Amino acid sequence: MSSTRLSREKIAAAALAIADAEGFASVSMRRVAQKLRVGTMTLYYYVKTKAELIAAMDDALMADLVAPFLPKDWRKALTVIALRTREVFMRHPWALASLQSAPPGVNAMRHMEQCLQALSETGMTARQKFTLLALIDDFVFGYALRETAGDPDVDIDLVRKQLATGVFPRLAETFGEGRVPATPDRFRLGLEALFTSATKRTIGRAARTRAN
Amino acid sequence: MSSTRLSREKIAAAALAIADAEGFASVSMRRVAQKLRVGTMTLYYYVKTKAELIAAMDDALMADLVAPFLPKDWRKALTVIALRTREVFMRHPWALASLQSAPPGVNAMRHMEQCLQALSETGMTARQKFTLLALIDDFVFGYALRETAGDPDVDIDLVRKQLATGVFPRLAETFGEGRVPATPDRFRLGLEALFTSATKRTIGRAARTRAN
DNA sequence: CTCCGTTTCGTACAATGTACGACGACATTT
DNA sequence: AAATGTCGTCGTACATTGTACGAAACGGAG
Repeated sequence: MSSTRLSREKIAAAALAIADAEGFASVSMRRVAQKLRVGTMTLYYYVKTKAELIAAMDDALMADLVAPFLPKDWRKALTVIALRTREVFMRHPWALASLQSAPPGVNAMRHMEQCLQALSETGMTARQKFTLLALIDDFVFGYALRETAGDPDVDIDLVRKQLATGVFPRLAETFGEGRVPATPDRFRLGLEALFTSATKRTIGRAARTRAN
Repeated sequence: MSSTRLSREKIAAAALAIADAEGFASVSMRRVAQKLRVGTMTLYYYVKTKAELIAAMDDALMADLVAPFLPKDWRKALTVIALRTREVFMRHPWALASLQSAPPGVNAMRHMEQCLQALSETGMTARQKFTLLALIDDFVFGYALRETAGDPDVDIDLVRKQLATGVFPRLAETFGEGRVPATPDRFRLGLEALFTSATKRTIGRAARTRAN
């Protein structure tokens, strides 16, 4: 695995392996260097700072966002990509947080390119395409973020205590009695909502153009 | 500011003040303790771990999500809340990342309660309400996350280099020539899309119910 | 051999979270 | 009054982290 020379990519891969195997928190410079059988400070020849390493990890992950094949229907195509995206980021929740300090890399660009490709046959404006894609990524990332948030350790006692105070009548009504109102696959619903609204905008514009 | 006894809330407030004034990175136990004129380890009497402090900060922030007054129209009401949410999280981007390790607190519950209140006059099922609210928060949080991501320091040279390789024809087409395809207020568009799709679902169900 | 760029890495340091246990203040019991 | 206990405070110590600095090893060109 570490035969030829070092490189930023190989370092990122090693770090990624550690994150998967031992958790993101155990990704330290020393640990990565150890895994690569290299002095700690050697890493700093390829990477200016740890933040840069993490950015590289993020971008490495994003390689998995691009799908090998795309359905012709743009809705189906974007759905495929969105499902992949969700999958990737729910398996690596730390990548969401890291995004904030990681500028877009090559694989993020590949992702965008593929999304644009999926929309190439539609009659959308460049701006319309970017709007739709931004909306979808907003939704997908947000979904992954919230879905991987504090769920493991909700303070059930705290919640019960608060519900008992009567300050949350509507919450208590639907939570206290019966089942948790979990929604089956709101993910698809969200995507569909964005699709149809974008479609409406597109044909709206087309009609206006035709009218001139 | 620190007259009476200490409390988890007062500690969270102090930490929040530091985060606002000096950046989230400078929120250390020692720094917070110093601001409160207290020994560092004193904090640990009120807070089991730093993660818990951050969770408290997150929840303190969420107090600002609840609006003082709500329009009667549920669409307008949810829009008001969503705008507040966006505002809060774009002013405190670290809170998004912290969400992942912060279980929902009292103010998160207040937020949910208010959202449910906004939907109380609609004919929606409990499940429909929760679906819509989850979708909206997904979108809003995702929007804030991506909007506060790596933008400050895009490696413009890296991007140009890559675009020049010709591997990104569609990206190059819309980015290289002319203006950056920034979309004006996709935020509203996203909200509207989710609103109308939820409306359609609601009246769909109502019709089906009536038919029986 | 000398020289110089590239690549490797050992040492050292400052900062962090927090485990541990001591210390005082105050209330309650004897 | 004395003893006991709970509550709150905090100093010290330690392991772990990112990384600045500069020294070595290496390899090709002259």
